[in-house]
Amino acid sequence: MTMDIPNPVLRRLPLYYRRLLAAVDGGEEYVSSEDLGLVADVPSAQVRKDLVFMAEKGRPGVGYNARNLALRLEELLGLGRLNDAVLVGAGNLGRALAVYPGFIRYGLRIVALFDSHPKKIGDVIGALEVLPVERLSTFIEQRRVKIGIVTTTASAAQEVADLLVAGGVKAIWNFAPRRLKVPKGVFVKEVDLGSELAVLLHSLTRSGG
Amino acid sequence: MTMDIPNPVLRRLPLYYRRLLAAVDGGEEYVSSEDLGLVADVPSAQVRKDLVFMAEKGRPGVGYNARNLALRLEELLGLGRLNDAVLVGAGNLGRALAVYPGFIRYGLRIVALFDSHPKKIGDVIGALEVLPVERLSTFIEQRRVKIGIVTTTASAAQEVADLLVAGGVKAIWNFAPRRLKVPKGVFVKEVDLGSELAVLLHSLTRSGG
DNA sequence: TAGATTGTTAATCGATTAACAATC
DNA sequence: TAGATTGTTAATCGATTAACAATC
Repeated sequence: MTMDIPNPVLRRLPLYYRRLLAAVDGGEEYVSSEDLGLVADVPSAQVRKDLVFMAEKGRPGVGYNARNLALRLEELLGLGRLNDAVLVGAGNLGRALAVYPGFIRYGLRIVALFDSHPKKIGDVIGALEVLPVERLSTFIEQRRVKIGIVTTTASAAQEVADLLVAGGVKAIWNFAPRRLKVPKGVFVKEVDLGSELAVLLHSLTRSGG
Repeated sequence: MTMDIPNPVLRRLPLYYRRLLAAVDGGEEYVSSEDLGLVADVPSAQVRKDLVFMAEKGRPGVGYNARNLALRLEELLGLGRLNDAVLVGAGNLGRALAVYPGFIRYGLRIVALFDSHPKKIGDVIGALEVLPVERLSTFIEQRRVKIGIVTTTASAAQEVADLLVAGGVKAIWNFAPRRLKVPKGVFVKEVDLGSELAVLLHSLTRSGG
């Protein structure tokens, strides 16, 4: 039923959403595709195409109703209900993500932390205690958790992914520098800081750094 | 002189690089484009196209010399020398990135931390003390720092970016949920966790979550 | 009405994939 | 030689941009 939305579009929608919230806050009733394009660095035509996926129509000569379009986006992006996630790997990055306040706003709630290192078990991070990774599969099965966040070392990542999949997780957000192998039907979103950094550093070598 | 490399290619190169290091470690002398493709989820033809940008040629029937290709990638990605960066915003994410050991490996060294919050000034994170943001511009000017990492709140991000640009920074890695406006000649790499998350959550609503 | 902005079609751009002769 | 894998060309795919009649 839900139309299939291309990834590039999906990634722009939260940017539009933020702009719309600001508009509502600022008392602007309508926002144009031109304005929305500014926050995503795309021309207005791209914005209008992106919004074809939305039920909300714009008004020619006026723009899009900020409040209504924001509500539609909340629906589509699933920001209404909180999606539970577990995080595995209570290192520095894991701790940072565990207490990151932004996630709640985007519909993600981390409900448990796991680590394999005995020294870390029992640590309290934010409101959560670090649990032993042995309890991972049982936990996500019982709580029907569908999202796993991997912030382990590269060497532990695949093993953890297997445990997540075994427990029934359907989407994995992988911050470890290693591609994960998962069965079909499980989605993996890789965030590879090394790849991002490569783009950044290369920009320097070209512009006379 | 350096050929202009498309971003998608640039992002795959670190993945190939990691695979090559593993090969060298494991005593494999040659690696095929097929093998390299596995780590980046692309067919072998894509890998061979990507490697056109490299000086290193493969041997038909054999593959690429792992050690040599790794060296070429180090050159191209600038992993040999360390690129100095400052980080602004000593919140949770900032602290995590400040002590993240992976950066050194990819050629990035964070040489100073800044924050505007008086309570945080003087905190020691890793080996670095948090400095007042008032000293940011002078610092990067004197040290000729070309890279800035922004992990502030959305509301402070643009102001910080302006300071970075004023001090002479040429590349900004932005983790704040707001697009930055910078003059031409300054490169911004946005890492928007909200956008990433949108893709992840949408995968769930489609596959029967 | 006049001015602004939409929704949509057509044109452009760039990246990915397939195929295969050349080469080790 | 036979088998494997390269470098490269051609075909495909998908996303972006431009243009404009329709609409408020």
